[in-house]
Amino acid sequence: MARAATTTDAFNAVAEPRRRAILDVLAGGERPVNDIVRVLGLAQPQVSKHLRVLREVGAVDVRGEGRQRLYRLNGRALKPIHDWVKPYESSWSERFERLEAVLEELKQKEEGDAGDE
Amino acid sequence: MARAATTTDAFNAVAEPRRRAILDVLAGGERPVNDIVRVLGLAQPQVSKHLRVLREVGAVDVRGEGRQRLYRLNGRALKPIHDWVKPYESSWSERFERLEAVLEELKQKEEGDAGDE
DNA sequence: TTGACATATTCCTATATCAGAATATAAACT
DNA sequence: AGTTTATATTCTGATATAGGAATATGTCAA
Repeated sequence: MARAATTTDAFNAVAEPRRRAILDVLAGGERPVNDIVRVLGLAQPQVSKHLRVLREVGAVDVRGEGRQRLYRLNGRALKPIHDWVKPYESSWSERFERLEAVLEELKQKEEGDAGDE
Repeated sequence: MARAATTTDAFNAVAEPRRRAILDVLAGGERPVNDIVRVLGLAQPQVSKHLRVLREVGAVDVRGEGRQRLYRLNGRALKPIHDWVKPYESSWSERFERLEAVLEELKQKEEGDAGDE
């Protein structure tokens, strides 16, 4: 089996840094494809392809306006990522790291106490 | 060019759902490989392979204890993911969605006002 | 040393990219 | 109709999986 398709879910879609960059641009508001091309300095076909992936996972919406296609962020598609990673936030907080240090200390003391082992 | 290696960064490493599951198990505390195998019902070699990827991106640490290898979560490696996705949180909050609705309304009224266009 | 247990690595194969180039589609303008 | 502008799709090639099976490595125990 190969790696899951990038269109499988938001996790796979945003694993590609350029797609994250595109979303970051769209966070500033609705934009036509060529704006993204200019801002990020990428080739137009690649941007279109990345946008397709983002559209397939629901992270962006499109609407036609004349000959332009206006892309708009749909942040809700990123919620599963946020929901998954949020609980880990505590693990790099200073308070948590102090707690870990204390637990480590306790454990070592305990091992020292127990005569056998 | 192919897709970036899973070991490129945390985003790629965590795109695979079983690797997320492994991290979720380790969030409960240090565990030997076979515990993970049992809890998740995966084949042992695959778990070892996933653990290697997680180790390469710094999401887990290992230490040997007898014939076991004890894996431990290193949440700090997930911080870039959290940092990236956090700003999008507002975009699916109720308050934000109400705001968007209001802006949409204003825009339509504006278009209605301008006689030419 | 032999055996049992725990974990890691290698080999294989099907598949899904990703960039780049070329081309296709579509709308607006003349 | 023909041209320009904007965007999407197709084709190609190199590469990186991910799982399964088989095997290797490492450690303790008798």
